[in-house]
Amino acid sequence: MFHQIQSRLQEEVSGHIQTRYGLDLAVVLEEPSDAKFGELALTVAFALAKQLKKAPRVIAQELVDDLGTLPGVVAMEIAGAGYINIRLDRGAYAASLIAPPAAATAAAADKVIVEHTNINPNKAAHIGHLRNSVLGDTFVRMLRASGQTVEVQNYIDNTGVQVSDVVAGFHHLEHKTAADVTELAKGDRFDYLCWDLYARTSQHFKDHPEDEKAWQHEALHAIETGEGDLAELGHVVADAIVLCHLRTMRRLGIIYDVLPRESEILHLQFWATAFEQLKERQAIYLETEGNKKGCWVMAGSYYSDSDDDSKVIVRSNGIVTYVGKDIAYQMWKFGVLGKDFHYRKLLTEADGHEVWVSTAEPQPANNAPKFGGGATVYNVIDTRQSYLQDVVAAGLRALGYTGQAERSIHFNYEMVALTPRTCVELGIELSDEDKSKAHVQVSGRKGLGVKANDLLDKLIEKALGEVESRHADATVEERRAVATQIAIGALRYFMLKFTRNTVIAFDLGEALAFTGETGPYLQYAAVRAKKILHKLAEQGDQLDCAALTPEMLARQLASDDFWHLLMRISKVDSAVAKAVTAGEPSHVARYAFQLAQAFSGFYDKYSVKDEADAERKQFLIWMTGYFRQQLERVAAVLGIPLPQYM
RNA sequence: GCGCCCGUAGCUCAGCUGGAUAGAGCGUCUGGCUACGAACCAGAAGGUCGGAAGUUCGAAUCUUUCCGGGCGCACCA
Repeated sequence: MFHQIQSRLQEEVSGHIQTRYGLDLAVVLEEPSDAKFGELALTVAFALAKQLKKAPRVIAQELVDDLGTLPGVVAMEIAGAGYINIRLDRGAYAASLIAPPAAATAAAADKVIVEHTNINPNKAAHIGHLRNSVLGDTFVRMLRASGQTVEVQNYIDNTGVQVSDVVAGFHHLEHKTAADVTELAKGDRFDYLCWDLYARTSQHFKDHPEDEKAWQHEALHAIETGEGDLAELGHVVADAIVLCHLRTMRRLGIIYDVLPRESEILHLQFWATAFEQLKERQAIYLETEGNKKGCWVMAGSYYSDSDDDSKVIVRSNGIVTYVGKDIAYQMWKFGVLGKDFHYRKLLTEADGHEVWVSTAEPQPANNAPKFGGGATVYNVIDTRQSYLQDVVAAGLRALGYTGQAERSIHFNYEMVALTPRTCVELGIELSDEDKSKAHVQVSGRKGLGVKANDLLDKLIEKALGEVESRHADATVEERRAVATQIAIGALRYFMLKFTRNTVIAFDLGEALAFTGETGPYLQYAAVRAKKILHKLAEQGDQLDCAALTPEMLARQLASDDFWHLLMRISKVDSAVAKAVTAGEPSHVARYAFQLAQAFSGFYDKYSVKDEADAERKQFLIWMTGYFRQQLERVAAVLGIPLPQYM
């Protein structure tokens, strides 16, 4: 509602300036730093002053006089050097919240594709992966809450070196066959087993460098041709680990629509098709001299300022690089490749949501949805891969798909590192150099890191202790369910509270916190609001909707305290919209915390149940219900579940 | 060497396209539970926004430069 008023006023003022002064200015209606200045403020007088060569205050006065009375606005005041502060009609505003005009928000026709998670299927997920998935999933929720149609993709690199290293490890170090590993994969901690094996294999390569190339070549070749026991081993490992990852993410409420796999990109010759287009449009050329002789390369001018750099797309041995495959995949996402995968239903989530996976062979009619063909594509990938993402976008541009290149958005974020203190707590040995650093990088090769499942288990265990101390009477299952919700809330909020370009120095103590700016703080506020409503219902106090007249609301909202609270509560849509524009999920998290803070203050200051004044009591009941409703909405956008009690 | 990011309170971080006295959380110190359950609330202390110069009505925010940190710059993914 606030959002609508803001944009409506923005248009009116902007239109007025257009007709009155003939100037096309970007009018900004900002929210004043201090609530005493009103609800909205205009600073255009400053910008106009420059162009019209008049004092800002004089222009502000002109604007106020000309604009006259605007609907929903009770006052426009000139303040400071030339600010125009706008005060809204409190009663009318509140009334509009109760009966919002039916805004027909037709779902957007254009599809937005968000690709996230993308974990190499060779070991357990760690906290770095968690940041990717939580950011991606929350952004998806934000887009959907804003009425966008979104498709969630989780790309599976099931044919890469990372998988082949684990295959080599099983084969050479463990002497296991595909059949043996199939048995092992039935265990519920197969991803942990592979985590250790991957670290051991990496260590073996360090100690015996001569084995590295040979083993990798052998395994990669087998996987690529799809023949023999090693190829089978690769399938078993990747498929089983993908299911482990899906299970891990499901614990956090993260699910996907489709899993496009690299094996299908290879077998369906996506690359060959893309290669033809790239050659035909001369986006790449065959290098005839220098150290890249025999390679198909893309000129550096496509993706950077310098011309002397070029990027190898096809190696001199004829094998395409990762970037090449990614260009083909990106083309498919936009529907400009001219090819599609076949699909098979992988599984159905508890809520009935179907998850599909790509296949090379045509499937019998299975009603697979139409995937790909997005209008905008967000790739959630950490910032270290910016260079490669630039090359992918450059590939589209070189092919003439300039619009698609512009709508290829690298949703980048900084890495998650560990504080030295946390490494010590986890028993990870550090070099003297690492000990002096602010943070230490997670390394899958070294087996260094915090596994996602371990962290969540630790959080549940800790939450369980808190729940048990407060609700000894509840059943074990119930306490566990509540503790799990608290743990999820804590974890998701922790991953979201930082802006994307902040390196998270992961500290176990901070991540385990349930007080202060945390998910549980938000959950607690929502639980308390619900509790009030329960108590009222018990003693027969109901909200009388007929009592909530604009006049009654205006009387109650004459209190600045109530009015400021109401402003805060009513800005969920505004906060989400702004966060989508900024591409910053942390903004939603911050708003949610502020909303919870507002409620905690309200809770402490006013006693709804014992309010003596009948009208005020009705008003407080309404405020409490509205608080709860908005807390629920914003928690859902953040993917934070709300427990029954805490 | 080139490119990108960061440097704000003791610690961890916000600060929207430059806007009105720079904000949170944690930690520290004072208070507040015969309760709509304190996983909470009220209050206090704590900052030359890395340094310098510039742009302008106005700079934590933009420009330049220096200092200090991180990450990229493969015929790996």
